[in-house]
Parts: sequence; C-alpha cells; structure tokens
Amino acid sequence: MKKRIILHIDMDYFFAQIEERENPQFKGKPIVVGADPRGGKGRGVVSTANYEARSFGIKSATPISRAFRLCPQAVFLPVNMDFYEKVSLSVFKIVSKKAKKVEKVSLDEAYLDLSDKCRSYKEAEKVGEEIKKEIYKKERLTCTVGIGENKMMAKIACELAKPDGLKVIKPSQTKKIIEEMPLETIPGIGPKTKEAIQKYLKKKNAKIKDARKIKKEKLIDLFGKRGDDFYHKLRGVDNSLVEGERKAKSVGKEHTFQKDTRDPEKIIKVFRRLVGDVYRQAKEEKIKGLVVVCRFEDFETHTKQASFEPGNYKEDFLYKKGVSLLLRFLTRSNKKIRLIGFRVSLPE
DNA sequence: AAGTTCTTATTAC
DNA sequence: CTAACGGTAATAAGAACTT
Repeated sequence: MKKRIILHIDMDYFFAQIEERENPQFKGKPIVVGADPRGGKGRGVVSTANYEARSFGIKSATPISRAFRLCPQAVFLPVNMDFYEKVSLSVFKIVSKKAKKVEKVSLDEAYLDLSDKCRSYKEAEKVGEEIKKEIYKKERLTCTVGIGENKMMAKIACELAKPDGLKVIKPSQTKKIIEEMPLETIPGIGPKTKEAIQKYLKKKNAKIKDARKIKKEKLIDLFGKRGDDFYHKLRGVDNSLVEGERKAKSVGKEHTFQKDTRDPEKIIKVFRRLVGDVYRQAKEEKIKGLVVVCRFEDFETHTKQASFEPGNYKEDFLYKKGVSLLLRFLTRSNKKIRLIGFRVSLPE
C-alpha cells in the first residue's frame, strides 16, 4: 500500500460569498442566505452565512427564525441555486484540470488524489496554491485547501486553515495533531455517536485521545461496521479512496407546508408537483422503486415504499402508486402533516 | 433459516 | 400567545416479510 497525497478544497462560505461578490453594497455586513425569515412564518433554516453573520452565532442549519432574532439587521437573501450551480461548474472546470481523479462532494467541495502527480508535499502545496490563484482570478472567490495523507486528514487540514487558507498535515504530524480535538472532528461522528462514546467513557467533552483508549472490539460492539472505521480514524487512518464520478442511486423531492395541514386537496396538489419534478429529474433512467415520506406536526417521520422490476415507468403510474401510499398516512393518523416527500430509487 | 424488502436512525453538506 | 429545525442523498441496522 503506497503512500498517498490527498487534497481537499472547500469554497469559503460559498453561497454567501457569491452574494457578496454580486452585491458589493453588502460587503462588510452580516449576510444570511436561506429561507425568508418573514415568509411562511419563518419555516426553514440558514443555508450559508458569512463570517460577519457567524459572529452573531448564526451558522448553517440555524433555524431562520432564530437567525433573525440573533441579528435582525443582517441582510437576508434567498437561495439562488441556479446561479451557484453555474459558479460551481466554473470552479470545477479549474479544479478538474489538477488531478486525474476528482471527487465532488457538493457544489463547493472536492477531494483530489495527487499521489501520481506529486512526489512530495511541497509539490502538492504548489498545486493547492495554483488552484487558489486560478479560482480567484477567474471567479474572484476565495477557497481553502487542505492536504494530508488521506481524505480525512486533508479535510481536517482544510478546516484548520479556513477561511482563505492552505494547510498541509504531513504523515509525521497526523497522529499528534488530532489528539486534542473533539470527537466530532472525525467524519461520521455526529452528535449521537459523540454522546454514545462519551457515555461509555463517562467523560464530558471527550477528546480523540480519550476515545483511543476504547478497544477496537468495543467500538465494533457499540457501532457495528462503523466502529471499526472509527477505531482507525481516531488514529488518523482512513483508507477510503478518492472516487470519481458517482451516479445517483436515488432522486427525490420534499415539501414543507407553510402551515401543517390534513387537507387532502392541498396535500395531493403538492404531491402531484413533487412526482412531476422527480420524474423529470430522473429522466431516462430506469426506476426500481419509490418512497413516500410523511412528517407529522410533531416531527415524527414515516416512509412507505414500493419496489418493482427496473423499468421505464410512466409518470402516471408512479403518481398513482405514490398517492395510494401517501393516503394511508392520512388514514392511519389524526395528526396534521408538516412535510411530504417523494423519492425514486435507480438501479446500480 | 436464509434471503429480500421495508423502515428508521444517523450523518453530511 | 414567549416563534424549534430545509432539502437532498447515502449508509447501516434491525424488523418484517418471503421463500
């Protein structure tokens, strides 16, 4: 197993930075991109906030109502996804030239495997600088680059260097550099897993070095397959590969109602639209199943699915099948409905 | 009892 | 009466259903 050099690139506060560029009059002010804090009685969350807004405690996924309370004077802008997608394409055009394999994580994030191209971390750092320069020249946007011996370490390096930074973590530094970091630094360890680990350790604010004391068998016992993964990641080991283009395994769409409802008219009207949108997005792909999602007023969420032989089913077929599943939720509960969703699964 | 399929939980961006 | 949480997708585990 030969050593690798992996680069992670992340655009800085991407959506908000684009808005700053497009609306220079807002520069220096707190900017929040996301749902309208007034419309729909404030359902929805923050998509991206610039650093000024973050200083008020606003971050991605903050409920928009709360963001408004924290900083009413902020500039609240709607998500202009079509435009961000265009900018993203332009960024990826630059990035894709820098490595054979580029794994796109999202509109604003990617991993590059530089193992073939670069024989040293110094060389990789040069590539990182080039990328930063070229993106800034073309798009007037800053990004941060992290470089490490695997995907996880590249991402951690990136996190440490934000914003507008570049950082290399050499293999010799890997183990030490993460030992004082909190558990959620490890990709895959979120709030629930962190809580479970801390409970086992009987320790609050546990750090990576604390969790290293847990035996591999115990982690597997607690978290199954992921436990083995965690054991290695806690020690800076991540053998996952930089993947090229990946095909979607499913496409779907959800809708949250402005007000919770049980009105079948309203519900079915929205559902009709969701099915149409999903159907068009799934285009020529064969379809092998569908899932209907229903979230009630109390946030309890249920799904119903149906599967069939992969084939080119008509929109009407999917719609009818979907509605019949959807209506069961109305029958089975008296609660109001907050959200409905429709998703189709595609063959490998 | 094994092999699918369905449902929920968790994570990430 | 005091404003709690989008949308999209992947993955894993366990339950439920088939054969």
